[in-house]
Amino acid sequence: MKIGQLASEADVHVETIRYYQQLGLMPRPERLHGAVRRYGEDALRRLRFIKRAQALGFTLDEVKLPLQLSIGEHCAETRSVAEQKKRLVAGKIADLRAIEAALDKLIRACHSGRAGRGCPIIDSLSK
Amino acid sequence: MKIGQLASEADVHVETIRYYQQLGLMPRPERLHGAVRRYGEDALRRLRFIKRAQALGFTLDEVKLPLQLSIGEHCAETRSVAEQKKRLVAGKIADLRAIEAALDKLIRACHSGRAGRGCPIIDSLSK
DNA sequence: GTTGATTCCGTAGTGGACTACGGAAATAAG
DNA sequence: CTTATTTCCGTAGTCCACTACGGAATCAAC
Repeated sequence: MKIGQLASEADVHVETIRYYQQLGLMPRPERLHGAVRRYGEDALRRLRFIKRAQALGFTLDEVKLPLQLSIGEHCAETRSVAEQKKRLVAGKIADLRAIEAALDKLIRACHSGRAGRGCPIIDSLSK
Repeated sequence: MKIGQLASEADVHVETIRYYQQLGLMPRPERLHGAVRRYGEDALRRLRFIKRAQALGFTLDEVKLPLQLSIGEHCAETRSVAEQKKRLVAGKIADLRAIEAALDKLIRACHSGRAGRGCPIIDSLSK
């Protein structure tokens, strides 16, 4: 696989892979007799791992750790990070729920708004 | 009120107010006979409005609009933005729920993990 | 009137994850 | 063999909302 194919298989841009190589997240395989670099299935798995972890709210820095440690070791550490992330996600959900409720109130206020005076949305946010 | 007091009343840093002035979000009152600029209650209300709107997920650019239009007008526009934001927030909540579930699965997999083979977290993210 | 805090203002830096640019070499298609 | 696409690589720019820096003027306290 060349980098372009790897990228499209994992649904990322070529530049993203290069960027990950810079960060040490992705390997930069040797190029045999001055040719183009070739990537295998393991590179694809690695790339997908990064993307999945990222979708779960891990930063690239956080993904780095389990990738650098020999795979399979340090599972406990990884798990504790996952647990920590879960709490963080739960917190974000709570925040967003509050925001949703506030927006709802705003929108309802506006529907029942009497004309003439200020916009109830602006009013209620200024108090 | 001088800028420092304004800042502490609204619980923001002085630099933030200056930054908002640069963006045209906050006024920069005249300074009378070469003195320090003074701010009134309206400035405080405006600042609070910005902060509240921001907490509801509006970008500074989005707050700009209702502030530039004479307050009280264009309520319908503001409301439609609010409704749009609400949909966005609902979407984010759904995403986070999915993430939460995935993290849960990961953590459970790890608790019941049989040793020897790869870490179930890494395994399940690589597939 | 001197010390020390605050204000003023512009410009530059931060973080996180890219995205863009540009020129040279390698490869693929016709 | 020529043309067009890819790859390679480093460096620089983007976005958003700040945050930091630095030097001069102004103000408050003693």
